[in-house]
Amino acid sequence: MNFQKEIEKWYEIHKRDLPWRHTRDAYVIWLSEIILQQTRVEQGLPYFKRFLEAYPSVKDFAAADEQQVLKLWQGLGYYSRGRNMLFTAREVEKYHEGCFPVQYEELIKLKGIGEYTAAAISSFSSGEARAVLDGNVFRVLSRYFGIDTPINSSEGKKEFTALAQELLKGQNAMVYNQAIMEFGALQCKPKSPDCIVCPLQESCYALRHKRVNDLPVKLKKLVKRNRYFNYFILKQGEKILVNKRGEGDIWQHLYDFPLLETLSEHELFNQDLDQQIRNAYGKDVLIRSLMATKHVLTHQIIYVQFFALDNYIINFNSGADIKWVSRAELDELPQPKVIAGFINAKLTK
DNA sequence: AACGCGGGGTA
DNA sequence: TACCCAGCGTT
Repeated sequence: MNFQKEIEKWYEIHKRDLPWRHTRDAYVIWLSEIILQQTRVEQGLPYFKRFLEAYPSVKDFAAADEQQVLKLWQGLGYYSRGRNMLFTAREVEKYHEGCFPVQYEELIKLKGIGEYTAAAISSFSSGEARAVLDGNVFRVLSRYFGIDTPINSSEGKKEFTALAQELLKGQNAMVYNQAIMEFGALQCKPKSPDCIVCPLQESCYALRHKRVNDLPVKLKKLVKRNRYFNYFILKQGEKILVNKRGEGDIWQHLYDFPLLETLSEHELFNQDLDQQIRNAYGKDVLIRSLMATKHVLTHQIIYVQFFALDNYIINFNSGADIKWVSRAELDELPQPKVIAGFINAKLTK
């Protein structure tokens, strides 16, 4: 039996029962695929269900507003996915009469849909013969065929794309694409895969050459940047001051609080910063520490401190990005995880 | 081609 | 701690 048939056979036995595997509706598949970008199935599943319930059709999605979409997306990360989905839903309403495209060449034009997602949606909804190439497929092919070209180089991308497309020939794209990804996720796992029970153990290059832990090859490590966020909680009666985050940084269009970013953790106790606070909020402002925490992202580590400011004078222009909201309104705003955590822990309902 | 973008699971 | 996850958009 060849590679593809072994994979499909394994899949029929071990596949998980996932809701998006029971439909060929391109809209529903699109929803699942965007949510699952860089996201584990177990993490994305509850979000998929909530989104499908909130927006049963692309028409419903197109009618949503950004704040509502981001609130539903809260906690899932990579928030541009949610914003791009809204944009694309509206495009589909406008230019495809609400009928979600199923062809690769149409899908690839849409915002938030790249080569992987276009291949996934087209093959799962219409059976188009486009090979999916995601982290799972890279790993399986790299190990089984012993390819050590870095998967994140342009050469590697070309090489693996060609191989994946070649392997798809003569297969049922709808089944085979699902199968090889599921095989990568459950059997050919990144760490300590169970090669002892793998149906491909005899023909797998990496296993025969003891290279399972070396493949796939990936170029360079990510350098994490340290950042220090000092948030200020300002209250006026029932109202609290919030800030809508702008372009060019993390958490675009989500809400946090007035922020002073510093270059080191203890800078807050430096005179300069103390002076900055007093300049911004008034000379006699009282600063009370409320909470300190470390928030780890893929590309940065953020040391976050929250302070209550008492006796402050509002001394800054309240631009469109800053506003006073009630506690009930606050709960409706989309927030980064660390902000939601603080509100939950330290602000009374 | 390189970089920025979240949050969580695993060993 | 280090790596990875049904990647994509921007520069």
